Amino acid sequence: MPAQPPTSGTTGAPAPVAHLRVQRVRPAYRQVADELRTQILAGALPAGTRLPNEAELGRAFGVSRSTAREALRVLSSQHLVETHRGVQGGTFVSEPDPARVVEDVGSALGVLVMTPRLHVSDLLEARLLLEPAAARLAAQRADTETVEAVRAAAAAPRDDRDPSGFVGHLDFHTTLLMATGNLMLTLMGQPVNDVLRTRLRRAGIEAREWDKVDACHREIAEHIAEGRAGDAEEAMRDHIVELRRLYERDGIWA
Amino acid sequence: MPAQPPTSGTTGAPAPVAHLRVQRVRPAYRQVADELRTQILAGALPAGTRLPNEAELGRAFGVSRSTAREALRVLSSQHLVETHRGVQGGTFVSEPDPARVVEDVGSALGVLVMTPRLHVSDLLEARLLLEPAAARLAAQRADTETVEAVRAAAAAPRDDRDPSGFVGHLDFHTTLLMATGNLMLTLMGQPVNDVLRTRLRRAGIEAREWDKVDACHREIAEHIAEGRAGDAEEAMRDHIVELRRLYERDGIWA
DNA sequence: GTGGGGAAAACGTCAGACGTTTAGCGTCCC
DNA sequence: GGGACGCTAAACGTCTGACGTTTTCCCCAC
Repeated sequence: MPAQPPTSGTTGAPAPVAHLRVQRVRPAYRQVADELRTQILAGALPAGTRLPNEAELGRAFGVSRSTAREALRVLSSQHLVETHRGVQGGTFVSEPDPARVVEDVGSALGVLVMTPRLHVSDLLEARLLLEPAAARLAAQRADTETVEAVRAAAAAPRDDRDPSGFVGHLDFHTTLLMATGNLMLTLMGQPVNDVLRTRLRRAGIEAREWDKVDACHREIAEHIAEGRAGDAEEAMRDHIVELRRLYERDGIWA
Repeated sequence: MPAQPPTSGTTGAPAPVAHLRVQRVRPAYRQVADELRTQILAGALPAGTRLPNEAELGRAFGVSRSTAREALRVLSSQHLVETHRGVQGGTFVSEPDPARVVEDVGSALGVLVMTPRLHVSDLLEARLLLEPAAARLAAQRADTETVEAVRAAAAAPRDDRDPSGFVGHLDFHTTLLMATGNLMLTLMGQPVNDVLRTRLRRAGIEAREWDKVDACHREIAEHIAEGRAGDAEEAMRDHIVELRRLYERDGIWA
């Protein structure tokens, strides 16, 4: 624990000093990154904007190209910019991408789940809160196209092999979250599902149980298709509770 | 497109080739970052581990120090590692930090809110879904210490000035989310609140309205203190609906 | 004992060079 | 005249080596 401030040989009270967050001096690459991020978030650099090349960018900030590059690495790892090579390449401000956000949140959650602070049961509780409500909303708002997507997701064959095809399939729960028309719900729910799925990898669940799951999905899909919001919500709640039982029995969560 | 397999002297159709997502070649700094991330997430490098210094790390991966550094910048901007200077400095695997995650999610949301895909009304709907349930859970689980924290947050003077003090105060809604004992709920709800707060910056809301808000907070706090889960939930729902009205009237959301 | 002054280990930054990728354009051969 | 081939230039990607800066630790003088 080297971060301890020197409480050395003081005689009397060690002087409270409150919060001596000295802020040191932020490294140059961080300052450059922060400045650029601020400009991007403020809208001064709209999506698609091409930044100056690395050498010029460095000159503009009074730093070397390497430093400018490190700043760009930071921004690009946060998906604020992306770089392309070749003539006509360069660094461009990214279009905001919900899928990317879901990914990031999911991986951040993945880290937290390893700690005692965030238990898998917390995720299940959150899911139990979120998805029934999502089912209700989906039932209330379903347009025909969305209904069809949900039905398709519920009917999709359970092929865990062949992970490449099935671009549009995703998962029933994902599809349902999206069917609410509220992106925020997807953003909150999807990472939870992702984490749970990776945790459940190869738990010994038998085909008979999967059939039951599929049946639930189809039932919920029908409720939604018919606009029976209350039934959809309740069915989803039961489904999640059932899933939770499965997780708690077979889930290998350390 | 040099990755094209030599479809050379084929006479007929140009060969569909399906999905030739050649993935190009990921840059070295990305490969290094991905490899390290994988090891960290797999638990092979537990929090607190000190990585080799940049030069050695580069040697270990067969890349130069600059490349290794760029990889570390990526990881550190994702809060997977942090670097310190000086002897005994170096790069260390970070302890997972929920507050950091909340920050990240919040800023990611901030970006998305600028798009038409994610509207502020979506945030409000999500909040209306989340916080009443949180109030219910808090009422069900409240231990005396938590109750006290919630009460304190509700009673806290509304000092928008003096942003430095009040380290423990935060916000009533934040405190309540934490009072559920389910970190996941905080993780989902807090970024929403953050985004809403920044959007509402300096909306012309009068003192009388703030008094009303505070009254609601105190009422909810009391419901929770007394363990009246249903009342807490309902009061919170009313409160959020009321807040939504305020936002919709005064909120300056583009 | 205590305080101060190196010394050493790491990161931070710089400068310059060369490789690699990519798009665009011109040329050459049907 | 048209299309394939190959060259070229702009940017990023990577390497090398050097020097500055920060921070800790330890020894030595007082």
